[in-house]
Amino acid sequence: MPELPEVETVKETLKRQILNNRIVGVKVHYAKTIEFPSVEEFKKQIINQTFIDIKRRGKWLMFELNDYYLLSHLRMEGKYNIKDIGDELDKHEHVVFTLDNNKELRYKDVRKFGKMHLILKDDIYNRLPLKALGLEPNDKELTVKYLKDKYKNKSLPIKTVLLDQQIIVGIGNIYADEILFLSSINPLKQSKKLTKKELQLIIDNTKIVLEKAIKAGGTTIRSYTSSEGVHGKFQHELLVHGKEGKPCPKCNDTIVKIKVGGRGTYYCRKCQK
DNA sequence: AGTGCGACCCGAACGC
DNA sequence: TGCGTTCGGGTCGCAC
Repeated sequence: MPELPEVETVKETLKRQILNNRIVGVKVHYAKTIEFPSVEEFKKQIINQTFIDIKRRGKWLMFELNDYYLLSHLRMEGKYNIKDIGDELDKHEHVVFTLDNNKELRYKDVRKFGKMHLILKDDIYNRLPLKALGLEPNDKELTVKYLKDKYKNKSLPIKTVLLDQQIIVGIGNIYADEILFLSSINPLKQSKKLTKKELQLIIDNTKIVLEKAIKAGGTTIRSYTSSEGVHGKFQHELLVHGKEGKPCPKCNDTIVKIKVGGRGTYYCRKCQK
């Protein structure tokens, strides 16, 4: 699943492939991928824009163009591939950008959950979806005080709240389990009941887990690869996620799987009380 | 405001 | 073997 580390990998890969190329054509084969503006406006506005840079904010890819940012959220299975003009269209390729070098940048998404926005550069941080995002894991403002304040009215389980992109961005279901295991915190513990010590552990381990995952190129489970032929390696370093019935790496007790906020959650009952 | 849950999708995994 | 059913993943919108 593309979470922050996967998006980082895609960003770096695409930077080597499309920077300084101009968009000379665009085809939208699945209209709902384009969330804003209308498909017609989207096509009209993006034509003749050049890829100047690619950035990332949370799980959003930010393609910097001359006048706009093209925001792209891959959700679970979105990927980008470079193909030649004329290559047969894959059934799951929903948006195709034709470039001025006879190549095409194609957005492929089996689940069709991914979304794109095209927003004027001046507005980008004052508008949804970026406006609502919380702190990056490596932001200096991510402190115990910050989390204490954000969590004070939350009786939801910490596992659920770690997935809330309005507080910290980039944590998905896999990494939330890993962060809580390393912090020895029960995923069901109410967020507002966390001690300062526990909040500090969450902050430290969030940074550690995401950084390690970025270095490994993300996590490839199920069918996900960041782009054709690119596989992350972090799945080999997972300690609890997906390890139901396997021994805990710390205490050898059996890892269990439960549902928290509707999400599959793996943890060690002995280490995470 | 906080919380809970269905909807969005469809391939893979599962059950019979 | 084949076929029907369930699951999962991130986010949003809606009801309470």
